[in-house]
Amino acid sequence: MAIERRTTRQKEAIKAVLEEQAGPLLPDDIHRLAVKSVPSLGIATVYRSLKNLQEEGQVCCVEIPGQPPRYERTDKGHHHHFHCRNCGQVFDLQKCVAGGLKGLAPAGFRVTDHEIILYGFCKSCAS
Amino acid sequence: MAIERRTTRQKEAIKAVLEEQAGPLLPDDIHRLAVKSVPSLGIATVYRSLKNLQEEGQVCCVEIPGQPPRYERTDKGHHHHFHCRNCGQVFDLQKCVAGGLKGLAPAGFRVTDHEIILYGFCKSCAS
DNA sequence: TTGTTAGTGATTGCCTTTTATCAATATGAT
DNA sequence: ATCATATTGATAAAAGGCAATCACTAACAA
Repeated sequence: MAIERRTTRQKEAIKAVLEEQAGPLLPDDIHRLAVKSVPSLGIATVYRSLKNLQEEGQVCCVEIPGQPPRYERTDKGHHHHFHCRNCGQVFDLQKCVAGGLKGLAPAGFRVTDHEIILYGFCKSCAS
Repeated sequence: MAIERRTTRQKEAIKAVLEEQAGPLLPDDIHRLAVKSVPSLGIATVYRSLKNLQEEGQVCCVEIPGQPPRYERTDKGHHHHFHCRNCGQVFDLQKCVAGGLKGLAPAGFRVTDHEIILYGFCKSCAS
């Protein structure tokens, strides 16, 4: 049988942070934000909760090249990301150009998946 | 004055490997291949040479999310990559859909750069 | 309320990639 | 050929991110 899952203030705080946030967050960001609700929250619990939430399919991992993994809710549908070169924050993009990707791969290659990342300066940092 | 640069068998072997190879390589791959020319070659020298070649602009770093950096020549022009989920190898793509990316970013954002990565199975692994 | 046990927090340890160290070697100007 | 020193190779060890540990706490079924 599966292990019993208990509801804790820690998990709720972590889920709440992920719920409110627009883009993917670093474990450290999540910790910094969730500590406001549960001051005793440890970083290990953040990692454990993220692992559980991933297994449950509620959260997924977003990787920007050269950066540690970030996490976001899975209920946002297919989308890509924008990485600000100044503040380092990652933002969600609304649209996807997947259609335009047809024919990019050489003959004989089977494409199952794709990733698009835009880099530049976010609204705050561009001005 | 800048430090004097000497030509060595090691550097030549590393450059030769990068020259011949189609896609970006891991430091370890480069080492494994270059050792054929210079059996005594150490991995530290590979890292040092890659760092120098990067500074000189001859080589650049290619990062696939969740993977250690790979390196390739800079003289191949703008292109993107395909990562085989089976063999793990990274291949160059010939075209780019940069045009289609216009309008992906929210208003106020300034896009300077982009990255497209296709995932799937390469020719060998697809069959 | 009580007991069982999942969850927590602090810390240590681990793993992988990369850099620092340093004595020995090899390049290239003279 | 000689010399100054850039470069090398082996090794140790940093750095970063994450998992394991373990005693303590707290959720929740009875």
